[in-house]
Amino acid sequence: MSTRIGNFTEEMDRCDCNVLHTEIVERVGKLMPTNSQVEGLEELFKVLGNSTRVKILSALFHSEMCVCDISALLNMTVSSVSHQLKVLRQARLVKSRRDGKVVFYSLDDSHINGIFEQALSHISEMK
Amino acid sequence: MSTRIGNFTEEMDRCDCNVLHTEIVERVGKLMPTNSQVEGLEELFKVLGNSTRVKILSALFHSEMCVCDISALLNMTVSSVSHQLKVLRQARLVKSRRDGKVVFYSLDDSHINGIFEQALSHISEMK
DNA sequence: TCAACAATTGAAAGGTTGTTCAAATGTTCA
DNA sequence: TGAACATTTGAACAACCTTTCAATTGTTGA
Repeated sequence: MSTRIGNFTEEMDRCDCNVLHTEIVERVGKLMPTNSQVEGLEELFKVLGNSTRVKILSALFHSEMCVCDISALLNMTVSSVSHQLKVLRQARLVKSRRDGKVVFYSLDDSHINGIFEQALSHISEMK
Repeated sequence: MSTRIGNFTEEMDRCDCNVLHTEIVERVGKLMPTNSQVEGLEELFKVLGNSTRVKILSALFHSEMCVCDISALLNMTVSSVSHQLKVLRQARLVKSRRDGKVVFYSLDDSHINGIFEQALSHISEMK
């Protein structure tokens, strides 16, 4: 649906070079994920791209834990862990339940385990 | 192998609360990924956590492309795309070959596709 | 009701990241 | 060899992220 100007579609107008392979660009352009999918992937991977959050998720693979447990395990302050748990909660990767004064966290997603497994395969192949 | 001080192991010493569930913390502690694994996961997900790089990888799923093609497709400057390709190359997610003046990029990893699929499953379930 | 404590929150500081701009590199072809 | 052009690179700036610190909230039990 894009208007053409010579060999260029309007989506190519900020490119500061000659388009070398117009047919490839047009074909691939039709196969690209939607903006919403790209944003979703970016957001999810941003959340996973932090060692504190990786460790928290790795811990919760094995057991529900309270904030205090997690901070003891990771040797970090409760405040810092709580900030990161908020990020994980907002990304719907973990969920919480309160029991008295204590808040327990657990995994809220079945895909993260698989994602971690494939990521670890990639990493071990790079060695 | 950690020394005990009351209910606390030396790894728990920066925690600013009472450890509520020592047995859970100790059990999960033994199951945690190594530091090297955690760093690898963090680094990989950091690289994936950027919409420009997500789009570049999504494009390369379908075809080898030169820098100029990619910048046209994404409507970004060649310089910006080149900087991001360098990040992807250093993470061994893409590889390049030169043909005359033109440098072609392609995927250098078989796991990214699977990781994207599972990530998209997570995203679509959240809606 | 009030003290104790688990957890959350907001603001600030320091570090990291992504893009832009200008300059440099590498290759071709006349 | 030198002009043209695809790509890479370095520096700089703004935006964003993570931790710390101090204050606050929510809950229990005395």
